[in-house]
Amino acid sequence: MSVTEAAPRASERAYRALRDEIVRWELAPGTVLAEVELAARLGMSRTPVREALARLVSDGLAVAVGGRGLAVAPMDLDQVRDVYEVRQALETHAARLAARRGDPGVFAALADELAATTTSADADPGHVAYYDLVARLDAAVDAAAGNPYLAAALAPVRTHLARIRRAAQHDPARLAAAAVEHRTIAAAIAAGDADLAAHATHVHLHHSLQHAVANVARTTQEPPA
Amino acid sequence: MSVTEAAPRASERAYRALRDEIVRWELAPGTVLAEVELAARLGMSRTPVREALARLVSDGLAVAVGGRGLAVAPMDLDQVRDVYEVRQALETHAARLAARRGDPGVFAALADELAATTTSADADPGHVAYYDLVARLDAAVDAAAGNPYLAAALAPVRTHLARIRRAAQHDPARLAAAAVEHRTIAAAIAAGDADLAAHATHVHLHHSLQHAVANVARTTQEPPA
DNA sequence: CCCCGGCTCTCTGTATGCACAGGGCCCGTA
DNA sequence: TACGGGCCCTGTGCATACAGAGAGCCGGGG
Repeated sequence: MSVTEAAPRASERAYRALRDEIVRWELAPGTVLAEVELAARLGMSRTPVREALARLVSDGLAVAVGGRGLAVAPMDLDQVRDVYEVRQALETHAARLAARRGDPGVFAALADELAATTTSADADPGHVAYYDLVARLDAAVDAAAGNPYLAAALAPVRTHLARIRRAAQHDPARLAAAAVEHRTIAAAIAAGDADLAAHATHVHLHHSLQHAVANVARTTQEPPA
Repeated sequence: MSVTEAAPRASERAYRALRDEIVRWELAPGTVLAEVELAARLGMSRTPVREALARLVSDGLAVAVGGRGLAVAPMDLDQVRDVYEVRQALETHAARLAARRGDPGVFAALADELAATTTSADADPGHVAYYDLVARLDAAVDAAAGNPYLAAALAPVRTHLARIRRAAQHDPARLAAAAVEHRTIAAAIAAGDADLAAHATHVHLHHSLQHAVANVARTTQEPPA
């Protein structure tokens, strides 16, 4: 009955574990990814680890270093800008499609939730509830777009974004503004206004990128405090 | 000295071989991809074949069937439309970036070549010269955009497109029109007109999709003649 | 003291072996 | 004859074994 399939395959577990560790900066950019070490740490053989590493490379989360050996992909401002460019191209399009094809009720409900949610650090230190809500909006957009190729192209971009987000500081002012932007997007989709949904997404990504660039600049190697 | 690195790794050879066979319809949609059989046919062990199959799955060229076993991804009209949607989102954006960042000389030269090329079936039965020219334009756009994430997202889409193209008929009228459309795109990028480049790309993809839909409809399972 | 050459040693890439699970087929029964 | 159950067998997923290549290191020579 679980929504996400169990899929207890070792290679899948390895992929998710490594991806999450990279996103959480537990594996910092530049960290070498040695197969034997990872296999030992994850309690499996090299074979599924190799498969997981291949997926990380295709996601752009791991890069070949020196022709031999892999490392966690570095993070610099150019890379952040590039990721946001692709994200803008795909998400504005997805927002358009969702506005045309989505169920208005779903997005109206999400807009209401976004209006009611709090972004204060006191109530929710990690902002898990807020980010979960945003993730649900993303998922609803993907589902409404109904395009598996779009979702597949967006998935690695979203993973990169999650890593970038950890480097940027979650200051309350930005979070409150982002909540309003997300609410605007959800409302536009609910209203079936494709242009507005696309433009609101563009605006949101612009502000998000500005904030990320300003904050990532000083923390390209070490995780946030 | 080769432009494309040799990389004689078996897994890479397997990936390219299978991908090309799928694109050429030598492996028709629905064909089961058994590891042992492929390993024997390609003259290697199952290990690199497994790696190649994993990449094909992540590209969307192979799909799991029945929980166990893989098959060449099927092709239907909805899928073609979905691929073109993603292609439109990414390529219009890439064209914009190329117009802003690209070297005008490169694209002016490509526009001239596109103006001079012939699309007659008599001179070039497989239209290899023409498609090679288009591929060079795509590569130039990717290079000018200078965004590895964009290029990575576009690569599997372009592979799908190549397979779709085989199902559509190459009638001379469409090819001549496409050549003009491509020339317009190249000229717009050379002129640094981002809007025009994006819109010309949109128009081209619209016509290309219309043509593909009209022709793929009757050949979803068998390769073209 | 610095530089170069060879050696070793680790790490990747590939091959092979093993176990489990799912599906198909055959046989028995109603 | 049609249906159900159980067995076999193929095929995947994982583990392990093997070979080659590149990097680092140590020693010798200038």
